[in-house]
Amino acid sequence: MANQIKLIIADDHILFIDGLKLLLREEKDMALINIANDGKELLGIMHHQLPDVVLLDINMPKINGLDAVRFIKQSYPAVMVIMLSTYNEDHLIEKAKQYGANGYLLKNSSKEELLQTIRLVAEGHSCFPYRLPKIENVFDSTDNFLKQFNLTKREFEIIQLIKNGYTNQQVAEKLYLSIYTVETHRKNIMQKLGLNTPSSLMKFIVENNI
Amino acid sequence: MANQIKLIIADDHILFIDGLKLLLREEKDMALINIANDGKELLGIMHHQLPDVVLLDINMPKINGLDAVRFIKQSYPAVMVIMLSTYNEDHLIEKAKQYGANGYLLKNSSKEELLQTIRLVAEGHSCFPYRLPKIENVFDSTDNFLKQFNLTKREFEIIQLIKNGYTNQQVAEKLYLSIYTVETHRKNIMQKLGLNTPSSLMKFIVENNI
DNA sequence: CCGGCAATACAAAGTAGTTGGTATTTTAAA
DNA sequence: TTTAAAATACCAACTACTTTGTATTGCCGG
Repeated sequence: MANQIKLIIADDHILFIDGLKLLLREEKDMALINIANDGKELLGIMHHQLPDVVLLDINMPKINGLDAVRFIKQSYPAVMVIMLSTYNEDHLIEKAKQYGANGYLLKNSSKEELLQTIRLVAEGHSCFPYRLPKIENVFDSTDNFLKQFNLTKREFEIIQLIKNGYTNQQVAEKLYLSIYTVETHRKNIMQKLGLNTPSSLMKFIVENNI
Repeated sequence: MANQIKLIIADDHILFIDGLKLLLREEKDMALINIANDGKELLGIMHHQLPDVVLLDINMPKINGLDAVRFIKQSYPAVMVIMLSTYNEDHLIEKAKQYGANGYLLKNSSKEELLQTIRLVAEGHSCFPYRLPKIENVFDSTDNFLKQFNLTKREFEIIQLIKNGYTNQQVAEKLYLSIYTVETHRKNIMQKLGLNTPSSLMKFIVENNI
């Protein structure tokens, strides 16, 4: 077929790819032309073989999905990119958009959603999970998280800064607080999360995609 | 067919399940009899429908895979359970074994490995990722990582312990080293990775799935 | 209108890790 | 076999964070 949608998948889960392969084989308007197991491999392939659409796992070894999409969009702006992710999180979706992705698909979407997203994006549309107007819902997506651990907004705010590598002193300056206040907040955070070292806090933050 | 292997899959990634569905449809000796999107759902299903083998994602909402396998093995010891996981980590594999799982399969295994594991386990065998006597091959899978940052084996070993929350003192005890030595190693690690705080190291470790 | 939570602030003693050195021994590669 | 890298060890000054306290203010819901 002349106008098949040429696809490349980049994902480090071979089983997942095996599944997608079969799934796509049934679609006559799509052709899976190559497969990469990490970001580096993907860029290598794209060096000599360009698809219409890339399905790009966010979480990959070597070069992660976000870095990859940024590079791809710089080098091959015509190639459409759909991010695949386990996480339905604003900041990831935002980053994906910012780096030029054309779509964002949760791994627990259905086959139909996947196919529709591919077709839409191949036609030049964007396709992202729908999110309410933004400003006041910064905490919406994390509401569960907050409730789960009884963290307050302020505490959560401070966690964000810690995640970005701010020291207590820097957090204090950023938020116009005394460093003592930050220490108190941090103390309460650690207690609520049942943690005991700065590193374990960071581990918790990263592992839970806070 | 009389002696088909009856399967239930529990995984919160619908896409992944969709793939597995197709993949299993081609195997005449297997029958996928039901699907669950989380551990709770799985237990609900098993209340009235027992499979021969359960494919059980470790990482699921509501009731996670490890808790689920423990419960299943208590209530239905005859049902064989294969854990599915992204992570090739000793402690997870150990826990899976401990809770009674009959197999452990990485999500980046191939279709063939999956099918073989299912068949082996259905026949009553166990099937876990093969690990050499431990000490000398811990580094095989991470060779690339080591090279990328010029980390030595010892440094990498120490990173592993740091990841598990060991303090310098504890690392020293575990490896029969002076704490000074550990500090030196750590110093070198930080330098090689271009990091400057314990937290940033932990972030790096977790984000890169070290 | 009051009781509790959130947010703020302070302080001293203690622990963990960093920094910037130096230095010896073991091991692997050329 | 010699040479470089790796692994080991030490030290002192320093920074960051924790711990265990106390305490004040403002706000919101019952």
